[in-house]
Amino acid sequence: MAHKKTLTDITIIDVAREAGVSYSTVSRVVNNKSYVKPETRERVTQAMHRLGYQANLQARSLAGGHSHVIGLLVHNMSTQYMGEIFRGIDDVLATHNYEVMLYTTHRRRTKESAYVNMMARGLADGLLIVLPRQPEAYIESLRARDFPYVLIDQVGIDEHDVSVTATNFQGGYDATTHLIELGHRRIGKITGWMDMVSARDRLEGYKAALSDHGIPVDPELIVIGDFEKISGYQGAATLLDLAAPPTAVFASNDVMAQGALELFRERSLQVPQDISLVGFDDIPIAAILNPPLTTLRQPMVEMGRLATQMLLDWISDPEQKPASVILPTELIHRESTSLPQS
Amino acid sequence: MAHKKTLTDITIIDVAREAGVSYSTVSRVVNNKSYVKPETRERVTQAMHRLGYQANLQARSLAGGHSHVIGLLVHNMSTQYMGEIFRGIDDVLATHNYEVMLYTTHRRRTKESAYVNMMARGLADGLLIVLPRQPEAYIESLRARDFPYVLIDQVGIDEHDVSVTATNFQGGYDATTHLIELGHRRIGKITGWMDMVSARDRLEGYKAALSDHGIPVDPELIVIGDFEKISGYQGAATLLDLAAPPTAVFASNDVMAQGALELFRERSLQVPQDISLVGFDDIPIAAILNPPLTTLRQPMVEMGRLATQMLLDWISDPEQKPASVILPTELIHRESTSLPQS
DNA sequence: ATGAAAGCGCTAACAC
DNA sequence: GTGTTAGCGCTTTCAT
Repeated sequence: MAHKKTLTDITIIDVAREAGVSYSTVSRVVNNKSYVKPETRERVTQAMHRLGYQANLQARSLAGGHSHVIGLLVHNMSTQYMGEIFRGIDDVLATHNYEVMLYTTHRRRTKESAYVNMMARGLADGLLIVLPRQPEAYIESLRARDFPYVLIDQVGIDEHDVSVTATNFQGGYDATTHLIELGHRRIGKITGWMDMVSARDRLEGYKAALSDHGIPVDPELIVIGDFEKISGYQGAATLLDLAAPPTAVFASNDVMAQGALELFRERSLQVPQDISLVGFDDIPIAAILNPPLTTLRQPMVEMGRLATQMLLDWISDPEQKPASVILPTELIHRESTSLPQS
Repeated sequence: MAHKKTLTDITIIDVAREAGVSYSTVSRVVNNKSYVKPETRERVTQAMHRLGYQANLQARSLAGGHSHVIGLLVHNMSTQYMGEIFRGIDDVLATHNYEVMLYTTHRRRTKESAYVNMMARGLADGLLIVLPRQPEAYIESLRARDFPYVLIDQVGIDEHDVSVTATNFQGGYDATTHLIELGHRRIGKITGWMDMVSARDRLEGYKAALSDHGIPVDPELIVIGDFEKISGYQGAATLLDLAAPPTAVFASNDVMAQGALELFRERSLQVPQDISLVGFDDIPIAAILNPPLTTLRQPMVEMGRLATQMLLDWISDPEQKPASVILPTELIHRESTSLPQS
């Protein structure tokens, strides 16, 4: 490829020549490894600046060094949820001179494994996986090569996995309790993808809150969603069409709550007068929906930030595997919930 | 780095041994280059599958081949605007087996050049630059090495640059004309970053529409913003505090319009009864704002998709430099504009 | 403290 | 049609 080879690329060798040292010495000062006489180091540094040297990441990585890139595996980058998480990731990466290689799986599991294997072959120094769908498929191989990875918003296969999650069960419990305390008894639930622990935990929290308040769990009131808006819309329709419809709905994320809101509007139901609604996540649009959505805030930016910091620490000291973290959720009471009208 | 070197990585050499051929032959079949006897090809393919071979991208790229990654340079990934553009990018990349290396500059120009140089040194096969801020600083060097790049939503330094943009001037003209036709005469304008052509063109469109309708351009009515929400909020305040405030405001993007909307609400102004508002972009929240925002739709997904397709085409045939494209904008009339009340 | 040399996995001439 | 060979730019022993 002619367009990739140019004489203008200055390498470690040019710097060595300019500084009058061998190129292994240049490598040493670049990497701050072993000792280099301060005077020599200075000379090399000068030469680097003079020539505008920039390391070639692939060569470095090929030769066994750090690539200074981390892999980021997500389902879909174009959501506010990911936007928030990425903000946290970007924050810390920016201060550590690391870049990100982005992989979007669109929930196709085969892609998930393929990408992980590709990254782990050296392209990246570590991996950040948001909401992995099938971690079982590749976590063993990551462990086998001691490849650093941190799971975000999903636990892995066992306690050896390093993850950053939020208190989903508690959040589900709190959301439901909030509704119960307002006086609701028939509370509909729209779940997320049931293969994700976050979705399962939020549902369990819902059930536990009901039970703790002496309200029987009615399976009719639980409809399976998939975290996408349309499933919130459809789930709400299903719930409303029940012989005895709920007076409140708890959607497992804000996006589905938004879908539910659309259906309520179509059916001319006032929120919260006619029906209450609570979401989960507190993505930016939650506050601007009409009415502003009561939701369970999940500290997404912080989750991204923390996970990245943990990963970077782990990369820089492979012996110090970080411990998993669970961050608290928080009920944000806005205007989509109130006393039931009856 | 012990964790990066593992015996389980199988290389082109293992495949060669397994298939009983030299490893350049393996390289040939992997890259579909020159002729390989069908029978040999078959044998190699079998071996690859049996061993689960996966190419090492850095080695490939170091040796002069394609890295199969494109670099994506953006200010900030966590906006709906970028979410939409990325959706288009991701769409086409997914079908072409390409990955993306993501760089966020947060509008720091020095980073912009540094990143571009880094990518152009071989890490990527091509570059997608969204709203470059200082293309002059590095475009020369990209051209010098015939490195493929496509600019999104910003033209470059001259007609040699390949870019995908929208009809910003026309959009500004249409937005303003819409307001004029509704009967507005004093129309406030909140601009974007003035170092971006899109911001300048939208402003020029605004001025032209005014002139064409015999309305003098009042400098007082033009306030400089920066495409961020807070500047929309502040710009709206400035406009409202004028001795003769406008009856309508045209913000150069939806995010600033959202900021303006917040200020209007604080001042108890009804939109559109008391004041009309039009934005630009038509990001997803435009439709859910209260009231739903009249705006100029820019085909963001399509822009991302097209730019990526152009880049990939260019990469695969370096002789065929694609031509720049300008996509049409479209007025989306929602509920934030109406006749002036007077 | 620094230089020499091997090799990371691959592509691309160049042979045959 | 296929094998041989020389790097790509760097890190890392191993010498000195």
